[in-house]
Amino acid sequence: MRAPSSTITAHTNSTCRIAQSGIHRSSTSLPSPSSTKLLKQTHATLLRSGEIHDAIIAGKLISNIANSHPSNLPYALTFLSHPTNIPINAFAWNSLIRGFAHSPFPENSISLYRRMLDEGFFPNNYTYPFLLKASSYLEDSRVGLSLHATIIRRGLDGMDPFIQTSLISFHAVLVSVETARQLFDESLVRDVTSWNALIKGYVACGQHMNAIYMFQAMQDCGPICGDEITMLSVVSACAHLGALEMGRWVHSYIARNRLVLSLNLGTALINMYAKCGEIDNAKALFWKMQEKDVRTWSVMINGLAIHGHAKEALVLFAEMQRFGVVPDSVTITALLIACSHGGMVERGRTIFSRMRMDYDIEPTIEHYGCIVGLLGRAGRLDEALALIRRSSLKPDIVLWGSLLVDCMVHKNIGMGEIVVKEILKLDPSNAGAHVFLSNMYATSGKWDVVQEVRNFMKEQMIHKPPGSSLIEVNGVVHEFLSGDSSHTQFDGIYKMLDEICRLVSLKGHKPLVGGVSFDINDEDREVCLSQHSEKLAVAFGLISTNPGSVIRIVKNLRICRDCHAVMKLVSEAFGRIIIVRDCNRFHHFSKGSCSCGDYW
DNA sequence: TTAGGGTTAG
Repeated sequence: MRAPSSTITAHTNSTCRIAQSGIHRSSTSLPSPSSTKLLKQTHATLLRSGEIHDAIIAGKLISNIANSHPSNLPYALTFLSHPTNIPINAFAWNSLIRGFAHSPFPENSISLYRRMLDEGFFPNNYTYPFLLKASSYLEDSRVGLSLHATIIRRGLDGMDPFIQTSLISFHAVLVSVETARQLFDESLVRDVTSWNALIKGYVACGQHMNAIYMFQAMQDCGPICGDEITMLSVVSACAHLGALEMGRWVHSYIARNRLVLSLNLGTALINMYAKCGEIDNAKALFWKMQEKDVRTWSVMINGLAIHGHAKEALVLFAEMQRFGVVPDSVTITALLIACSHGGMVERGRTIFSRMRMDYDIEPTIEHYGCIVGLLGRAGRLDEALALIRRSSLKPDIVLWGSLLVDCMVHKNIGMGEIVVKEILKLDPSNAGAHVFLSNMYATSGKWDVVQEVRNFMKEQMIHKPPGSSLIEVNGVVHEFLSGDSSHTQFDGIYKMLDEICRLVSLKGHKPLVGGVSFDINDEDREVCLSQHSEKLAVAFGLISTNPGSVIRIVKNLRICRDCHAVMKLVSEAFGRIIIVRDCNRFHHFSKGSCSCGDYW
């Protein structure tokens, strides 16, 4: 029987199928045999038959070995130093470079490329995409930039769509998305893959709005329809922005264009609905999915966790295990987040302390972050600090920063000082640490030291990152910064803000100035507080959406106590549901209360 | 005979 392909397979009777079946070298290929034993049998057969001296057949064998499994790469490399006269051509070199690019040792792709040049072979248009991918995996922009220079020198830039897309992808992720955009604009062929590389680049560097603009531009530019990969990036951008209307539109685009709702895309959509505050939609889609992998379950558990549905998250985790799905590091993170927001301190501690034993998962800095957050939020700061000290992992700035916030919330000045020292060791110009110091000295009346800290910050140009809130109205995402007056509807927003202040004051609300930055007097503090970005966003939401509709806001920092109290009162006074996603979790404000139960 | 684009987490 004639085999449908010329992929090299071995038979136990030591007869090579290629030879036996008279298959031509140019036939199309079957999936590669992954079994090392089979590959070795084929190798032996080809040696016996002498066909190994055919460069094309030898190349196929090397390619199959190099791309079967990373553990076979040393075996594939032996062909470069084989004592018998096995011919090696550019195809074989490319196959080896490709194999290493996708392995845990991408640096070997680069050394192979150098060796290829040293041995007098010419890289071709297949070689560079593999090398650029290796340099992306290596996260070493110098390697990729040097390759880019070579590509230009050899006149290959702009000539080959594969090289061009590889360059766009490399620049977008490792150098600058602006350069990637320039390369994209200059490219002669723009297909769905090059659009995808750029859109993904915008997502990777956090420019989610630009990712969506590029997707819209892709629609406007012609007949190219987004595919599953496009949608993964676009849906992820919507999730980051909390842009529900756009996310819904993208979901319908997927259906309209009959794109398969794959496991990955379904998972991305569940995440999008959860991150946009639509946890019920996320759940509905989750249970509708025929196939679910560990990511699907993790995304759903995390969604429940950030909405404060801690018990449901733990129940779902148990369900996941009943389905035989093995949890990974991200699943455990989601569980710890659930415990943290649900105030389930002991449960969280138990999961954390047993994760190695129960699930064979080594705690990472992310897990420590969760557990420190869990303890810190519950006011158990000493335990949190002791845990960090006991850890064999080096605490990073995020971990210390999280503890510092809890020191401020729980007014533990002594520990705050310790934490600040640790932060300044890692980042001498950390804004949060300096602000803490200044506030701390101000509280104890040491104004001369306060002035020193302020001067230092001015000299060093250290600024706190501004609070920012996003709100989507009629499919357009509007961003507000604290004290922002740049919006076109500035007058209306500030009038509504005054009205909010008047109404909440009638309800007996007193501005909670504790969390406000220094450098301003008390009256200004109140003004500053009233212009926090989420308040501007809610004022804009109130004047630009229909009465009774839900207002959704995404904030980049943790919501402050004053804004939290005001949101509760606004939800009651204006009869609105207000959903705020801060950097940690969701707050659903309705009829004067919040879903977090004032624990966040 | 090989090739470019991929969703989740403190």
